[in-house]
Amino acid sequence: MAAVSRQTVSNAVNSPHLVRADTLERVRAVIAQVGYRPHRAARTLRTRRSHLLAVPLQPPTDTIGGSVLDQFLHSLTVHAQAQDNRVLLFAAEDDDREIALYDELLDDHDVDAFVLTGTHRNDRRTEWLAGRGAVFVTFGRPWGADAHHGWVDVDGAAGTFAATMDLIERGHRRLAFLGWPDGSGVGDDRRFGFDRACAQAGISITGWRLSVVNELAAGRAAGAQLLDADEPPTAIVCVSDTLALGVWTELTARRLQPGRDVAVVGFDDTPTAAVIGLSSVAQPLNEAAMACLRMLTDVLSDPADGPPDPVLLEPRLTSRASSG
Amino acid sequence: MAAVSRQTVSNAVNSPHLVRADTLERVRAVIAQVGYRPHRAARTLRTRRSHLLAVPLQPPTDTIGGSVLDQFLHSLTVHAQAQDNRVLLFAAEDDDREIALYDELLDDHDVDAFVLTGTHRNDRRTEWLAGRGAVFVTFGRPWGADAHHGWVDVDGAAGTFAATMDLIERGHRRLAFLGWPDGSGVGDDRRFGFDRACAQAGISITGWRLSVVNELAAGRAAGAQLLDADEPPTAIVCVSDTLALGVWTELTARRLQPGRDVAVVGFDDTPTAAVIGLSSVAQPLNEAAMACLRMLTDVLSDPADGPPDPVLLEPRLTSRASSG
DNA sequence: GTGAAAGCGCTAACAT
DNA sequence: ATGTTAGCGCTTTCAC
Repeated sequence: MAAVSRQTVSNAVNSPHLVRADTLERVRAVIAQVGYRPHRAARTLRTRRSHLLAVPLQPPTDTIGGSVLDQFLHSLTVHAQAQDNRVLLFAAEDDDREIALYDELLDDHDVDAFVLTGTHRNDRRTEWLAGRGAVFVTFGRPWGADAHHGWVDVDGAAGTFAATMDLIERGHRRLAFLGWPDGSGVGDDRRFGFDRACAQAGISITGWRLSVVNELAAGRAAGAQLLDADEPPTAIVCVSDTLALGVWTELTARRLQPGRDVAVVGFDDTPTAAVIGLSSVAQPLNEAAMACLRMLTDVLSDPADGPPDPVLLEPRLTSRASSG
Repeated sequence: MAAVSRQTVSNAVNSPHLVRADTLERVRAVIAQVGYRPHRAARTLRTRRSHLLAVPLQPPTDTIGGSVLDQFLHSLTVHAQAQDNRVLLFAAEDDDREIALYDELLDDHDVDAFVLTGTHRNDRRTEWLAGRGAVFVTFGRPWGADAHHGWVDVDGAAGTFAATMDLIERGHRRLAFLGWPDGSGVGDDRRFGFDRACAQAGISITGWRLSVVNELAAGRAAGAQLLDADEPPTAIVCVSDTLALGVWTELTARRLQPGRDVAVVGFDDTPTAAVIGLSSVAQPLNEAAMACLRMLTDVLSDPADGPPDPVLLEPRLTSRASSG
């Protein structure tokens, strides 16, 4: 026994500076010896802090890009754990139901903060959370509206810029971009990087910018269309691995070899890309998760400050056989 | 106000049968009106039940099969939520560290139960949990040892049996199986279904059973080896979508069309398979998640009973272009 | 069937 | 710097 009051133990754990050094040491020794660990529910009840981070799980999509959030979530879990926080999952079918869950999570579980993914235009979720005064970060920019909250995102334009520049340096001059229809935020951003690289290199891109939905078949059809043009492109930058895989499929069907005959680059660096040798732009998901956590820690420790500065991370081009 | 004691409210919520009907109705009306919801930490502190399910997150792999656990986790979250339970994530680098976390989760968070995935031979985790008397289920059989716990799994052999039979019915007689090296449990099980189907149809498989690691390049090389045989197979059943994709790659490189020239079937029905038109065996992940939850509910409500009966679910063959 | 008392394990506030 | 008191919100137990 350390022969001290319960309170001194609490102080030793939570506010070591209040305890004299030798007492602290003695208490810590006993804590280690008996393996004492404070009970979370009791602590939460008293402090209104649960050390829980709530994360909404997106419904799994049937595209190959699903693994992106998977990696982010894993990283978030690992690093939250290292700070004595845990990740609590929830799932909602639409924004309204998700908001109802926020309310419940906040009231019942005393959840400390939220990490949202998949932000979109006119996202009512962020509005609601901000209005309620909840602590949260989004992985993804607040497209459209001004940010009244902290966010972390990956600079998609920088990614496609790097990919396009790489192709130009490899000698390509007839470049195409295969993107998503206008208005998707992420898609517009990525196209912008391509445009900027071409402009900088003085390359015209008339007629070589196609927009299709994010499905392999659509990518394949678009690839066919590009290849059938009078002066077909020698390199195709794609907004996603799914579309790149579509182009890939069309190339191999025509007995053309990706990389040797026509260069293809995707985006997201999914396992599929790695597996088939498709060059792709990789998001730094570990860094993104850590930036989210750092931001939350800052806000939680100093709630008075305004929204924290956003963090925009640079993606990294992974060159594989399909770059030529 | 309902003008009743705090206790009556508690009873109305937790033990409605103790409260007279009209009182119950009155209390419920007020609860709905003021939006009262009990505070979880307080309840947990009193009852030692957190309504939390802890799930270890596997590190993301670089194979296309990662989405399988993703879907399972989503389903688990959705259905747990419907029963007023939540999913708490954690991550560990190895079994020993994972066990240390169990201990912490049990003591500090009063976690009600665990759902483990990725069971393997001599899994110390299940031993430890059983020894500690914790409630848990595994998604995955207890390979090797006898089961002293509830488990849910998918009948891999039935999946490859169905896939093989389907090919036989389509007229194939020269069938090959591309599997993993012996001893992996899951892999052995899936190979067994192929063997059984061939035996049942009186088909010899000498020389057409290859085992390689789960990588695209390995699958491709194995595919090449099979195609170069004196009498090459007309159909190849693969233990995974990754290996099937390897075979696919080799086929298209040889200007052979999967399905028309040689049939290929994978396992796990990953998004990649759907996207490229690869036939594959799909695990019923929704059912698996629900079975896990049902099992846990049973054990939690009646801890006295022995381990519950295991559940073995039938997978479903999804035929696409690659079946011919 | 309903109410009152006690206490789960912890920490904020205050007293020493 | 340490100890004491009170109370977070709930439910188990017991009295009525």
